[in-house]
Amino acid sequence: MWFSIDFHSHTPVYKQIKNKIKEKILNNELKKEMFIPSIRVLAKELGVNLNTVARAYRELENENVIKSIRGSGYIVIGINEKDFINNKIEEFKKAVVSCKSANIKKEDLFEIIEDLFGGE
Amino acid sequence: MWFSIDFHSHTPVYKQIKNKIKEKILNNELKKEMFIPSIRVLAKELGVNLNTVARAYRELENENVIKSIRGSGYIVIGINEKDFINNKIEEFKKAVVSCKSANIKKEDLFEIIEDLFGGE
Amino acid sequence: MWFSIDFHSHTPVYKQIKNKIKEKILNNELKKEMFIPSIRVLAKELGVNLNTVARAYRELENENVIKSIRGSGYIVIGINEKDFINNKIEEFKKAVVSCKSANIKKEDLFEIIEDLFGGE
Amino acid sequence: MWFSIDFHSHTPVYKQIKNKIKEKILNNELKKEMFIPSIRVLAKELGVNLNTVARAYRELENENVIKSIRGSGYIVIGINEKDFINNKIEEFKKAVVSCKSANIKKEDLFEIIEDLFGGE
DNA sequence: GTGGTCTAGACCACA
DNA sequence: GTGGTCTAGACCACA
Repeated sequence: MWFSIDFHSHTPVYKQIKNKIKEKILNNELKKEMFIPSIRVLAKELGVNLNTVARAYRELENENVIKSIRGSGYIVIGINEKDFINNKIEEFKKAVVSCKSANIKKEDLFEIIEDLFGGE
Repeated sequence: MWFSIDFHSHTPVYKQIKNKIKEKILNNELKKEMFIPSIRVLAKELGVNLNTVARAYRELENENVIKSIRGSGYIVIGINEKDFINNKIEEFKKAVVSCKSANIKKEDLFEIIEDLFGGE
Repeated sequence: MWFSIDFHSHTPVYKQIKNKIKEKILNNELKKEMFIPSIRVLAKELGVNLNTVARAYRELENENVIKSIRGSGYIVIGINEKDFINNKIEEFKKAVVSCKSANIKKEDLFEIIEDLFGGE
Repeated sequence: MWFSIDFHSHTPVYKQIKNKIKEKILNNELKKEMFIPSIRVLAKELGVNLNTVARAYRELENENVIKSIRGSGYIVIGINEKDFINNKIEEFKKAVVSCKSANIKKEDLFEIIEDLFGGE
């Protein structure tokens, strides 16, 4: 399975799909010019409706991240790394602020990061 | 203003309300036995519907965080600090993992935390 | 304490009050011509608002169960035993039907009744 | 009609709905994995607002009795039979005590039960 | 004024 | 069509 959807998350499924694909591009799992899975294939794999994947792809196309090739599928164009990373950073900041207002100490957060980045 | 709602967030308004109140209890802004704003008052202050606040309060009551006093309002009971903090930690972990898969370096995350906890 | 109120019941408080008084009349705890507690006294005793007791008494007066004596209080007139008992029976039937649809056996119900009427 | 609501009861409609569904599960009218009527369908059938059914279903989900399947509906998980039956028994006891304090004889209660369980 | 429940109706995400 | 959330507004019981 390529990646999975958190159906209990408040983040809409189509946004989760967009996000995962952007991550894969950033990580070079998906390189420029590569084909991504067809709408039907991905929908089946994720257990999700066609329209949901279609919407994700449509928006990714509008953002110039992927491009549809008539009759063949979608290929990767590339992403605006800065924007994408800035979004992640913003989300991260929210999480930090939220922890701070719950009186969690920064040392604890440091430790968690070390753990998750572990072995590096 | 007691706190504010992010109407663009995917997190439902009633959940944001539940969260903010739990934070205030954790931070001792709201102490045991204290009255919290009435449903109507908070709804007006937040620019939110009465039912939305009512739902938040009802769920907080089911979780034994607050208690309704007939005809008077709601008073604070207390929160399960561990559960609440664990939830925050889980959210934080997700944000970290998400940053990691976007190739953000842990040093950058450390810096952000230092900034946000700044002056301490 | 004369009797008590179940504040978590869905039955309105004023109806609980009416009921309890009728029961006491039926059981001869309250006999004809006797004074019942004043509105203020009962309200205080039950931890309930004046208006609530007042409403109960007002309705009991309309049903000719009690009668207000100017400046003195309320005295018992009597109750229509049949109506009152029929109401109880109806409630009991509902409880039985409800148990039946939960697959509880009649023998269990018999046993519970024996227990509650115990020592007789 | 699947079941009906007593609009004159003091028991809130959403609680009546929760109860009826639990009963149906207990009686195997609703078996595990089966779909229950959609919120909209049940609301229409009962002549009740959508939100009322939604609340009942939401609470049943929190109690792990049913589970929502994205875009498809709700399926039955199961109920804690003991808790449910104990609740019924408690209600029954209240009804018995209430009859007792109205001087109704236990023999009368026995007869009523026999009648209602009749033909068995 | 305070909580509790309900309605009618709307809009979103998803199938 | 299905669930999820929210609004505006109403009425009840209670203080």
